[in-house]
Amino acid sequence: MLRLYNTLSKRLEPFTPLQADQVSMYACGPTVHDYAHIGNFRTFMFVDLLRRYLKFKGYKIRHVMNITDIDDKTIRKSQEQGIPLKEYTELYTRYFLEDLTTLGAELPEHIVPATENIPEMIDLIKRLEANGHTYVSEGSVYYRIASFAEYGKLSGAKLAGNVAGARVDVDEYDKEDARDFVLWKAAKEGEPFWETPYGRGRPGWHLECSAMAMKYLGESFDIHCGGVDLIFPHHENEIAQSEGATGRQFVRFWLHCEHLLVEGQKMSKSLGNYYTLRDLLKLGFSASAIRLLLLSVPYRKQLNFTLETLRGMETRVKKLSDFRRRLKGAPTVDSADTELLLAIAEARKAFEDALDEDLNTSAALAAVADFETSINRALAQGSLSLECKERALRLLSEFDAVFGVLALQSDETESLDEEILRLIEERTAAKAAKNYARADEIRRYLFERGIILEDTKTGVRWRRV
RNA sequence: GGCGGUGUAGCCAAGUGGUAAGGCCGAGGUCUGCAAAACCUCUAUUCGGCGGUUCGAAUCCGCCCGCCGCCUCCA
Repeated sequence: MLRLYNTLSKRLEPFTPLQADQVSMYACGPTVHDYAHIGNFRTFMFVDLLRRYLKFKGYKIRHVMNITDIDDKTIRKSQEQGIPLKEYTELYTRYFLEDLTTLGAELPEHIVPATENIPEMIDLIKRLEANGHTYVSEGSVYYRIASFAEYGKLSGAKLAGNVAGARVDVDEYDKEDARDFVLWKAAKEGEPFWETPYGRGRPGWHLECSAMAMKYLGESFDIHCGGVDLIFPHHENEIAQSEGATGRQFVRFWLHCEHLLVEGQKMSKSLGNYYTLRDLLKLGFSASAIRLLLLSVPYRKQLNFTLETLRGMETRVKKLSDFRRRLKGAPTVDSADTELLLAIAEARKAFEDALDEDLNTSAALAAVADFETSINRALAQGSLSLECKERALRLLSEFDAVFGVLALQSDETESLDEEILRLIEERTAAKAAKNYARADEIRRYLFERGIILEDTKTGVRWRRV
């Protein structure tokens, strides 16, 4: 039974979807003003793991992600660079989706830019207006949070006014209450705008998620996730907008991913610890190691990202990949091995139990490692039965259906060129003739060309460095 | 000022009352002509500090110290 921590109830709750076999989920996507950084990708990898695990549990998924392509940053940066807004945001949307794909994320069923759903947003404002939740000030439409009794139920934010010490948004003098938020922003000179019954303007940030989530998933749906920083005010405001319009529960499970730190510090450009995916790839790290690192710590814990750990993950991925290769090519014996069959079954149970408990990926990966050792032991003894081999391969692919790490590694069915094949044969012959000097010379030569030879009981094997 | 999280070996970390998972690094060994890979063994008497509760605490309580976050755009 899968249990998930619901920010709304602040408790672990057994997860069941509204529809027996299908999960509806919405995940807040990026604001496409720049390349996303690895902190962003931690959250997106968490969402990917969630959807993959829900599939593992047998559910079909209907998953929506928004693309915020109209806001202060996208407008400002596109203007600074003299590029039309749409062109600018389409470029960074493309980069973002490329990065997601590089990291092996399954793409959501619906990826929707905010600007393609303006009519839905206007309709939502109309419903809120009809229910008395809005007011107009200086050409903008605001949400009056005092009109929504349950405001604060997600974040625990109190309705009381500003507390001494809190930073105050000096720009918002035109609101009735400092915490009211804008639904529709009156157009400023030189900014993109839409013609609406509320005048020329553009949508407030929070509006798009409510409008688009309900458009694609209905007024009530199962899961909404994002980073912890979105709990307040973004998700709190989404609840106010959605439930204020429909009178129904908007989201059943709110899931929030903790932030990642780099070398124990908050990632920031001034500290020089700010990495995009592309920065790390340029440093020579693989997408699979980055993905594994981002998934290696349970999503509700802060993850301390270090390059040392990433190097370790690189080794880990190589070992796993090599393990798969050896397992696939392993010869089998006739005898049954009930003990190993039991170990395989236990590994699968440990894996599922770990993920059932609010997606404890650390514990799940420990189960994978234990499984790997059990099989390697049998492999080393040459005592793997056909049944064990088949079950082990099946389990390995189940593990990877969730973690998606090996899927990013080539299965290396590539072939070598003839000269190298000839050299390998020559070395085998030299070795048989006990001409070790020549054999080692060839091995060194191939190593310098990135090919490692391994002598095994069943003959020589090669692999890339 | 309000609210919240967290501190476990060189590094990343699981573990929320029953006597410290796992990974990476490191040391030794087995196998090998030598390697590589794999396997085996070792690597925190101890969980930020000090008190307390308990038969028993990394796990509960109190105080102190450190780090991170939300209250403003933010994954």
